[in-house]
Amino acid sequence: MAEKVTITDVAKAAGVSRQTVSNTLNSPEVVREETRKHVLEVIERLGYRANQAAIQMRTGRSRLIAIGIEPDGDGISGSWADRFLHSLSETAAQEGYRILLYTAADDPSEIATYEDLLGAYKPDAFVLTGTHHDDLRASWLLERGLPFVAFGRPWSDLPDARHPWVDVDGAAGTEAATRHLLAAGHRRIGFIGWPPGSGVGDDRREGWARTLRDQDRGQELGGLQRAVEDGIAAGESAARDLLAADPGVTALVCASDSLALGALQAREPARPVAVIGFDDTPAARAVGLSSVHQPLGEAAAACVELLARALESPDAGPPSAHVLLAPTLTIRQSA
Amino acid sequence: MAEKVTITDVAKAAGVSRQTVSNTLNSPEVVREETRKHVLEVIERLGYRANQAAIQMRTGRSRLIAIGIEPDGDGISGSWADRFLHSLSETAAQEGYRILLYTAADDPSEIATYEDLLGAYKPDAFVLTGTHHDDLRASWLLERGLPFVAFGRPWSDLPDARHPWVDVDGAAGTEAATRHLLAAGHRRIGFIGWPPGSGVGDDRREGWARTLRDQDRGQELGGLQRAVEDGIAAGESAARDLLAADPGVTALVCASDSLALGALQAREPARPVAVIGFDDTPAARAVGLSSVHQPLGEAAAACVELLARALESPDAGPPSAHVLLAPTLTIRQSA
DNA sequence: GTGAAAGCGCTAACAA
DNA sequence: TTGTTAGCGCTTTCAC
Repeated sequence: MAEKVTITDVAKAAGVSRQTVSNTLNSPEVVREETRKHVLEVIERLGYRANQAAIQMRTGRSRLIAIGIEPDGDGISGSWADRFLHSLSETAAQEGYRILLYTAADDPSEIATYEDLLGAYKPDAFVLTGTHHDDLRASWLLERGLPFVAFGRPWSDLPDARHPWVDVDGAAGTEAATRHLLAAGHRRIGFIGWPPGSGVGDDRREGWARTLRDQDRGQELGGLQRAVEDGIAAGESAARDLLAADPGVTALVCASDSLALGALQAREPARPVAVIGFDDTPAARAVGLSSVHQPLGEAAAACVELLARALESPDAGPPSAHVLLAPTLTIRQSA
Repeated sequence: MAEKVTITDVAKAAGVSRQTVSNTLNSPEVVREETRKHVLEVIERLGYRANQAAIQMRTGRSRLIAIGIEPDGDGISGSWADRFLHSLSETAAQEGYRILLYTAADDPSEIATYEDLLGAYKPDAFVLTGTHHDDLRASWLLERGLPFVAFGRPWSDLPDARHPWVDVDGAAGTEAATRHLLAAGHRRIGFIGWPPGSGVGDDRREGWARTLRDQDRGQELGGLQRAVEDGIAAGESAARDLLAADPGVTALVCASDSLALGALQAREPARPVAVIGFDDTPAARAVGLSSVHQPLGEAAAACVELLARALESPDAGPPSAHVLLAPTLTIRQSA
């Protein structure tokens, strides 16, 4: 097993040439059924595994997918990497790929890492997370025609920013949250989100806004929302402010669980307020906070699938396929 | 950059043989200072990176460290992988290694993955997480003399279970928590943990127990503790039960944040009870739960260091070095 | 201190 | 359909 058995050993044991063994594995259709079966049997018996380094030298393909992992911010909204990585790794393995991990603090250092990786391990593709406006990484990869998929939409609409991506429909999530609250009888529903311009945040706000507009065309949304940096403390003061300014508000939709956790603390005993967060983090589960749940497992699987497809047929048209997944609403005590 | 530049290109550009380039990189002391500098300069200028696959073919070393990632349980106590992986990846990169990810549901399938990996990518070493009694993985690796480090002590005292490991001193953590509570004036301090036999859980209980014994030699600890499976609900009912059974209890130390979160909910307005959890998860931060904080970054760094040292000198004695890190106490509102 | 030759395990071309 | 040859980029002898 650990005592490396090479293709030559298999060939010898099976009484065929090395080539036939290779063909059995890589172009089965070219080998006679009988021979193929026999070779496969010997491979199994000997526990043969093709040496990836040798394959890479010959074919240039490493069957490695590289992904960067960032340090999470406050640790509350940031702990999605876990589930994503697990699923990514699992799906990749099914497709015959392995995941190579790297860290980078910002775009430039991530690009430097690409150069390193490309020179040494030559990953077949990259997975980008946390895409943002003017993403240097995407343009760098695009320029060089390197295969990659982004988890997150390309927020800049550069004409050449066409690449495969997978994302969760944030607007659909906040829309579902808002609809749920409307159905529960709430009429004035506030929104606590991030300052405009962040892509992800704007998207989440939009789902709330369009649902209210849809419900009551004349409704003035300005006073119903607050925009602050992410964080529990910020969420709390924003919620306090909003609730004080509009006594009619009975429910809040938030752009993150951090903000929602803060909103929860802003409530007064005399005035129950329903709160729904976003991300369905462990913290939300812990305190009974309703939250929009992102299908991270599916997202990761979609990333791998897109990549695998692109890698199988490198020539097949513009690789700009994308997948937009719908989040689900997890209802707990808070709403 | 992406246009592969090989050692031959460097040799040509520098006007030396490929050999000299290789030596400059791998045995600098054997190359004349002047030549070395010149070659290094050319390498820099050309952006040369040694092809890892070729190196691996020749030397058998992949500079890859493999680590398994498990799906987390309730997601509260389980989300430490994030921080650990980040640090692992970062430290590894500094030492010239990269992290290869894999998933496995249980010991046997993890072992099957080892065989796969060893056959194909040939990682230089493995990092084991979640070690437990009778760990099949450790014995399998040990048997074959494959380098690995465990994050977690070898809980079985098999005579040959000697391998490098890194762990966090759970007992020291609960001891610190208990001492903190004693210093705050608490006298009857309860403990909510897991059923005996889990290694990690026993260790955490011991820190609490020895501190109380130390404080008050005659104290009967039996009634002050409860053992349940991990989870918020279990923690809540255990705490309720314990508090009802002993009206003198004013503080609780818990073996996990999940249990502590439950204990928090078991409190009655009329009876304030201090609670301290374990793991310092995002959820703890979110609700203001004091908790024992594990230095995961350092732990990961220690793993890499141990591995790197073992890999540099494969012959240097029994590779049974270990590192036991002290956790810290993060105090918040709950205690 | 530097160069030449060999070969790691594999597969793409070609020949049989 | 199967076998033979060559060579991917690197390091490790061993001459020089």
